[in-house]
Amino acid sequence: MDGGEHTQGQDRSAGGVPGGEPPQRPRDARETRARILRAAGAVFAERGYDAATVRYVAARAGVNQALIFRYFGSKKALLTEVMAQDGKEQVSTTPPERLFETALRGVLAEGGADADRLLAVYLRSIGSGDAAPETVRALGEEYAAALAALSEADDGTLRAQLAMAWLLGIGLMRVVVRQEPLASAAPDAVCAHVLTALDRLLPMPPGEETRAGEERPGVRS
Amino acid sequence: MDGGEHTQGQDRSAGGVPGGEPPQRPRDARETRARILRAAGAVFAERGYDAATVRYVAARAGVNQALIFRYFGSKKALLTEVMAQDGKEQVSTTPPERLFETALRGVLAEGGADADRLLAVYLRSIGSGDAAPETVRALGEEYAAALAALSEADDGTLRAQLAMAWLLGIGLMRVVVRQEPLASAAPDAVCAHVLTALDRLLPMPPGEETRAGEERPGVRS
DNA sequence: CCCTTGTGTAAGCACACGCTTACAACGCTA
DNA sequence: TAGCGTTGTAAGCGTGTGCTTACACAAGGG
Repeated sequence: MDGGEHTQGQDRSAGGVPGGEPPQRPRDARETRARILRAAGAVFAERGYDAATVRYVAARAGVNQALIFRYFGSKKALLTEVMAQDGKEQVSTTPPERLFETALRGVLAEGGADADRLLAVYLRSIGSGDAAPETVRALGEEYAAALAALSEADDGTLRAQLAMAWLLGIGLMRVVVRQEPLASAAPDAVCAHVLTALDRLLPMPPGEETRAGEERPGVRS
Repeated sequence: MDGGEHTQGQDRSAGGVPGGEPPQRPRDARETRARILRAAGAVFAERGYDAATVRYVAARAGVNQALIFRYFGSKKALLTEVMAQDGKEQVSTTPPERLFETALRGVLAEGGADADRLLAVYLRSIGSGDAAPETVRALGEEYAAALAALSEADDGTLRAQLAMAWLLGIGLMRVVVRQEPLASAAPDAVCAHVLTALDRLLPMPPGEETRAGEERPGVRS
């Protein structure tokens, strides 16, 4: 986009592509599809929708670029499929009263090739004026709805979305803006502050939530 | 970006470009520069750094594209200049204890061709992996530093950045994700919730801050 | 053996992007 | 009026992008 330097990057076994899995079983359509999906998930999470190029996803998957269009039709459809794949899993598995903290910890844990990958896709794709918001908004609604159910207030959804917004902002600050000291602050410290402030917004049934300053060892991924 | 439909858009008096000011005084370098700067500010605020094209800024300013490069050198430099122009003004003019609420209200007020334009640039440019974060981070640091001065806690900067993060997230949710009901919630309602939650994070000298539910009529821009 | 069908590949199309270049029009001073 | 620097313009360069096309193999059945 800048008309500058760029490594060309051939499709298969290209130079400079990290994590390109070697093509094992030849001519296995299901495996190929799955590999593309895996690679796409990782790349979308790392770069966001706009900056993730189809060519790079293909290279990362060790697959020809055209296959992506054969199997998924378009880049946008790929995104949709990625989000549908591991989508909603965390939301529906973790109990609502732990949802927020779990998501917060997911955002705070870095590296994150894990379950928080979905959230990373969300974070990084938000700026994309093109397709991402539309496709990606559903996830946000899922989270907010689950969170809203916790509060008896009639503006529960608003409160939940405000909490989500904070999550979002913190993730953005850490992951893409990398502003210090937030970027390298200890997850527990951040978590404590946020939870303290938030239990005025999302009052939880007493005893259910984690106390603010309390340590929760080994929750990361 | 999508390889699809697009209106061509000639440089001068092009069709379909909103707000293109007519070229009045011919051959006035200062005016031309100023017009480019104005247009660039608006376009960056509306679309973010990546999505804002030099061609569009030129059309919007009613100016030939090449002039942008003559006067500013590069798109990135244009961004820098835009942020330097009306930059830091709000931060340095408004007193620290009102900074957060003012910024919040700026984010909550929509349309925003006003002073909150700077913040809009920040919001929309964050996803850009290219130049924006680097150039744009300075603004965030400015805000955070001013906010941090309010708190006596040793992690005042962390707290301030968390507050900033919330601002960011709320703006993103409203402006780009447009998630309901947050997107069309009343500024006062949002403000009340946020301020209530936040005075656990950023304890202000008593009497200085605005009480949470209190109405503050006519603060918008 | 060919022919079909499913899978993978190389090359390219159309176009938008940031940026550059060659040149025309203006306004000033000599 | 000629010369000259300043301001504006049209055209295009190189590259990256999403997506398409024409083709090469492998397998399996007639």
